[in-house]
Amino acid sequence: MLSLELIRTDPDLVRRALESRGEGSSLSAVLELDTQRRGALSQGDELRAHRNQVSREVGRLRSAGQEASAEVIREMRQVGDQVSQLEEQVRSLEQQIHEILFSLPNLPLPDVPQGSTEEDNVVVRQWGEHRVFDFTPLPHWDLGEQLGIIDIARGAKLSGSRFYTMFGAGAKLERALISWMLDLHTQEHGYTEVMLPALVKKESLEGAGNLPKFADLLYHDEEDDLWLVPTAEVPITNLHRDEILPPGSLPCSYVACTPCFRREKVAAGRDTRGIKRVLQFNKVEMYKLVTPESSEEELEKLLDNAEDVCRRLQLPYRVLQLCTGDLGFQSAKTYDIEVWSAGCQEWLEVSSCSTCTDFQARRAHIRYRPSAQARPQLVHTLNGSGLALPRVVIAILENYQEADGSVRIPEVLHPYTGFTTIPAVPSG
RNA sequence: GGAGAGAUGGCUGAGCGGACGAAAGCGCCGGUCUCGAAAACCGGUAUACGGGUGACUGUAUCGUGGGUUCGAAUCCCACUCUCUCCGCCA
Repeated sequence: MLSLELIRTDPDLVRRALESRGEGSSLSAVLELDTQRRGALSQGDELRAHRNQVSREVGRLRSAGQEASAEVIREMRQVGDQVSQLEEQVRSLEQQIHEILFSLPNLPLPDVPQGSTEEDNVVVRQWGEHRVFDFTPLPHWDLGEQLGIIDIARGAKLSGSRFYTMFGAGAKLERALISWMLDLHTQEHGYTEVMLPALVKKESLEGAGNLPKFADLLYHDEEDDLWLVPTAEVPITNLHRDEILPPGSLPCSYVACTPCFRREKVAAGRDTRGIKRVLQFNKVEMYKLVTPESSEEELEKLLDNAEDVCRRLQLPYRVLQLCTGDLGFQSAKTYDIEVWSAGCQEWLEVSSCSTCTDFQARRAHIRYRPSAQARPQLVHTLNGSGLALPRVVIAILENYQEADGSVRIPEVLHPYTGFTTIPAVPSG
C-alpha cells in the first residue's frame, strides 16, 4: 500500500512512478475522497469534544445531587445522532479510499530500468560456463521418465494436469536439496528457520499484497475461508503483522520451506512441458525485515545468498534486473536468477529477489522502534527464493547427466543424498 | 463436534456507567549515588489522526463488530480467539 501522505504531498511523483510500470492511476479520486474524509473527521472530532465536555458536566451535576436540564439532554442526543452520521460517512469514505489504495502497486525505486515488458529486463551478470556435451543432453521429462524418478502421468491421474510425482532418487534429491539449502542459509547466511502454515486467512494475503487483486491466482477453501499460500512470503510477512519490533531487532532474517500453490490458467504449451511450471511445488524462501536505510544493501546480500546456492551447486546462472513494467505488484526493485538448463536449452527462473520497501509493512502494520525513545517506523521487507524446487532438480538432472543416462549429484549434496549418482536404468 | 471459563498497556494485574488512557507491581529509559556496577531513591515511559513555531492541545483506541445511554473498559447482542473437560485423531 502506498502512503496516502505521499500521494497528498506529491501526487505527480506518484503518478509518474505508477505510469512507468504501466499503471493508470486513480489518484485524483483518492485525493478528493481524502479531502472529504478529513473534513468529516474534524467535524466529528469537534462535535465529540463538545459532547464529552457536556457529558462530564452532567456527571458533575449528578454527583452534586442535581440533574441536567432536559433541554441539554435533548441537544446532546442530537449531537450523538450527528456524530454517528459523520462516523458512517467517514467509514464509507475510508472504505473507498482503501479499495483504491489496495489496488495500487508499489513504486519502483529510481534505479530500476524503465521498460514495459520482460524484453526490457537487464542482464546484470552471468556466472559459470555452459557445459560442453559430447552427446545430446536430454530434457528432464525424458531423463526423469527414463530414470524412473519423475512421473507426470501419475501426477495427472491423482490431481490433473500440471501436477507431478517423483520417486526414489528423484524424491530424495529434492528432499536433500531442501535440507541442504536450509542448512546453508541458517548456518552460513544468518537466517532463522521457520515452520509455517500453508493455509492462511484472507488478512494474511492482504498484508502481503496478493489480495484483493490476485484472487484468481490462488486456491481457496470456501468452507472454512482459508487460502493455500502461493509462497512462504505470505505467512512470513504476517509473522509480525500489527507489531512494533523493539530496538535492536533488525535486521530480522527468516528462511522457510513450504509448498507453494499457484492457480494458473495458462494454456498448455511449450512452457508447461515437464515440471517447469506446475500448480504445486516446494520453495525455500528467504525473508528479511530491515530498516529503511539498509534495505537496498540488504537486497544485494539477499541476492548473493541466493546466488551462493547456484554457485555451490555449480549451476551456470545469470542475474536479471527487472524493468519497471515487469515488476511484481508489491516490489520496488527485483532481481531474478535464472539457471541454465542444458536439456531444455533455456534459462529457468529459480529465484526472484525483491525489496518491497514499506509497501507490505504499511499493509500489515509492521513497525520497529529505532531506539528506546523514538517513534515507531515502518520496516522494509525483502524476499527472495533460495531456491525454488523443482526447477533446481531439473537443472541438476539436465546439467549433470552423462552419456550412459546416469546423473551425477553435485558434491555439496552428497552428505544429504547419501548417493553420488543416480544410476542409469538398463533399457529393455 | 459437545460442556464450561476467559480476553484490559511490553508483561502481571486492579477497575460501583460519570475527571479512566486506565491503579499497583514488573520491565524499559533518564537522573542522583559510585572508581565502575549492583542496591536504594527521584523522574519518565502506548498508538493513530488533527491543531499549534512551541510548552501544549482535540479526537479515537481496554479482543472485533453492533446496541442501550447525555456519557461505556464497565450493561446488552453477535462474532473471533485462548484455556479446561469430553469425543475424534497424525
